[in-house]
Amino acid sequence: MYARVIVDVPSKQTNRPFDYKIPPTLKDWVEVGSRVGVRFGPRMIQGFVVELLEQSEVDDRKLKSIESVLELQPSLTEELVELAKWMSRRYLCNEITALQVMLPGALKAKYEKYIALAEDSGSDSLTNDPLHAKGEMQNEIIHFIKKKQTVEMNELLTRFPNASMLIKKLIINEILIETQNIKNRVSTKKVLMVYPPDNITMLEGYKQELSKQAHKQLEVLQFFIDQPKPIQLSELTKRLNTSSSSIKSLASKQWLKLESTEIYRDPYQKHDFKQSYPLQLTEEQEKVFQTIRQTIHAKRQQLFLLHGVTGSGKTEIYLQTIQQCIHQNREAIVLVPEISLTPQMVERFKSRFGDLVAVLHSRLSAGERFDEWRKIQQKKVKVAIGARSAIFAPFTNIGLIIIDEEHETSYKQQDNPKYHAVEIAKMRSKAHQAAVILGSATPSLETYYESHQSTMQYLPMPSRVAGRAMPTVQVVDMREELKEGNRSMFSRPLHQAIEDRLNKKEQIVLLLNRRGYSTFVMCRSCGHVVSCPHCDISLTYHMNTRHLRCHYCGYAERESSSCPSCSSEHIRYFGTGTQKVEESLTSHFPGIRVIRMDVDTTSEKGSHEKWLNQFRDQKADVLLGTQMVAKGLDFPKVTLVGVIAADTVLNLPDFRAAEKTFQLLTQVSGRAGRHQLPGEVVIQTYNPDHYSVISASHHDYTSFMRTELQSRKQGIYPPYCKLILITFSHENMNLLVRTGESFSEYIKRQQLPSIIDVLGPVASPIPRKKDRYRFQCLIKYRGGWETIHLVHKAVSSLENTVKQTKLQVSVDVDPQMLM
DNA sequence: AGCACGCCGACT
DNA sequence: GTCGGCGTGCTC
Repeated sequence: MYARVIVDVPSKQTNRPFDYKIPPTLKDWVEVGSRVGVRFGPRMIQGFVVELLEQSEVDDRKLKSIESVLELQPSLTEELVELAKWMSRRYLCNEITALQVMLPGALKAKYEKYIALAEDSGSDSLTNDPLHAKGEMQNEIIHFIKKKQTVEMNELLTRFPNASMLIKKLIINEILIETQNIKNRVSTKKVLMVYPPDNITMLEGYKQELSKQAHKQLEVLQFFIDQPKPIQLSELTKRLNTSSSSIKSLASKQWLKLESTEIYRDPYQKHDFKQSYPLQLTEEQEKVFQTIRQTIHAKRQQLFLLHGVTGSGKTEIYLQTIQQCIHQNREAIVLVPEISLTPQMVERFKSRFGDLVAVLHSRLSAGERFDEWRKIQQKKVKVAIGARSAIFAPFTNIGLIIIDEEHETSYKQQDNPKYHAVEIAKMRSKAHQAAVILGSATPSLETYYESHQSTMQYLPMPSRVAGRAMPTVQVVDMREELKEGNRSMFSRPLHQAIEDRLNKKEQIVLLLNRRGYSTFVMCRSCGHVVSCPHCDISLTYHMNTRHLRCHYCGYAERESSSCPSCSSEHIRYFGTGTQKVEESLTSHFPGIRVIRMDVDTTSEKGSHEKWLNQFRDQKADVLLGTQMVAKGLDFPKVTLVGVIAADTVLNLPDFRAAEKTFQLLTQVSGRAGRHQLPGEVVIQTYNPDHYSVISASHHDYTSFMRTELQSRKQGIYPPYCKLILITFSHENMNLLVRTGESFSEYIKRQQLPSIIDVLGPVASPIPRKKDRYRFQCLIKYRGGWETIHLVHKAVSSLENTVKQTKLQVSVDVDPQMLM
């Protein structure tokens, strides 16, 4: 038997299967989806079995054997292996990259090289010439290794930085031996468990046999008489306040069993989830629920767009449809944007389905995530809830895939493979005959369009549960405010509203889409703007650290009191960041308690949760933050939502700017008045007449869509065409432009009927990042594989340039952002 | 991606 | 003459 293996070498030349023999001893273990260790050239690396063969086309003498199988159970299913192959063609990435993204990071192999002394090399091979520098070095190295038995190659090289050639030679001369192994980053966790005897009644007898002084042992036996269940050793000693020695002595008498057992690291171990039960559905919900229920029961592949306004009870629909799925003994995947994967959200699922839920998100440690993933793989759970990559949960019998906040850009992965979770969901639902629910209060234009053009079923839920009113929205023209002499960042209506809530002891959410203190620093004498030396972007001032920071590459420099260009002292900070708003709040409203949430305050593990809990417990009056406060939060006391500047998104150089603005405004407005108290929203803007702002203020999705669709049709943008964005980057601008031109020419020359337009090359919206200039081409086409294949060919034709000049080419199929 | 092989310039 | 630079090509 033979196996085709995709090896862990992400490059163009190795992006194909390699055949290996399956040794008889491994025959029963090697399956499609197995992770295996193989020799590849001189190295030992890992790979994935993608096919089993009776006969290989490669000459048998050239074939090596699989060395080892890394897991008892294949890491991937056949379905996922097929999907990876499809992804590599669709998103133009290496197949190995697609395979890797399906697994938790813990299973990414870490390769370690170890150096040891050859057994027969003894000290006689040492040079006896102490004056000879090389001999001296060699002696030192050999002594060093001798002391440690084996040394990691990296450690050796750090210890002897100039000796790499020498070490190489010693290996060739067989004085040193080099071994390489594939190591998992994380292993399964094992703990000692204490088991009562199979026959519990024996315990009473043992009690009599115990010597009178053995109080602790007696207690332990009594413990198991009371509750004859296995328990962790550490837990037992803690509960009975005893040492492990008493338990060990009981174990040595064979009265109790002590065994090492694999356990799951459970990040939610300490939480107690109260069991919750299905809520009574409203008439509107019931109708939607029944439609989806029927599909699940019919085991039919079907897409749904669940368009429910904020507060219409989408989550309850999710929970009850999942319940249907579980009844059928099928599995469900729930995707939630990373930032709304809050403890609140997790709790709703855990309290309904208890231990049947695995949660996957980036805040877990590698070990925790691995264990959650393993629960899925080993069929211990029925529901996987997580961010984007949870779409690859290795279930084998999926009945339902739910994608909440379907319009979120975070469902598109920014680096390779640049997949979109919604598209993957469609592929998987086809393979499993599963239902897909795309849920949103503000569906993306593409999805909305699709629901009217294709077999996707449109399920509207236009009213809030319990008849709660939508919040009232007031749009404030900031130009008018300025005219009337209000130079503060709070308009009079917002100022008044904040004051009002403070008096009433109600809570406020403020949204500002920009972190830091100010957006740019400019000299008023010469107009010099302080910008990043590595990227073409102005630096942002961060008050707390008194630094200017680049939000693209992380570069930071100290603040300065004079202009670096003309030395004038008239240097000023412009624009508004979250830090500045916080400062301004405290000075306008003395005694106000503010929680600021942005990347700067939530980078620490668990801090996100901490801040939200504090806000929920009303330890603060205001929650001020970037996008992350717009999503999914649900606090009963919040009655005012303020948007400091609606224009920040609107002014982005992207054809989706209006859509994103509408979505953000609608989402954040939904945070107000979700419970008994009525909500109010104040939107401050310099573009009060823009249709995205007006439609959002009227909660009028349909009219926004109509206008926006019209404008997309006119400019020919999605959904009226498909896009591929190709970005080139290099330190040398000349080379960049030349390559871009020739690429664009290559595409145009083919005159494919499916290509509508080839734009560019032009400088990217971020023209330089980390010292590399960036140019991009945008291809508008009618869909289908033809254009993707052509782009693939065109990129391949640049391969030589790429290799010789380190030019970087990135291809983004269906880009979500043109940056 | 690594790593070996192989072909040229600066040194013992 | 040889050491060591990095261009070229291969990995089942």
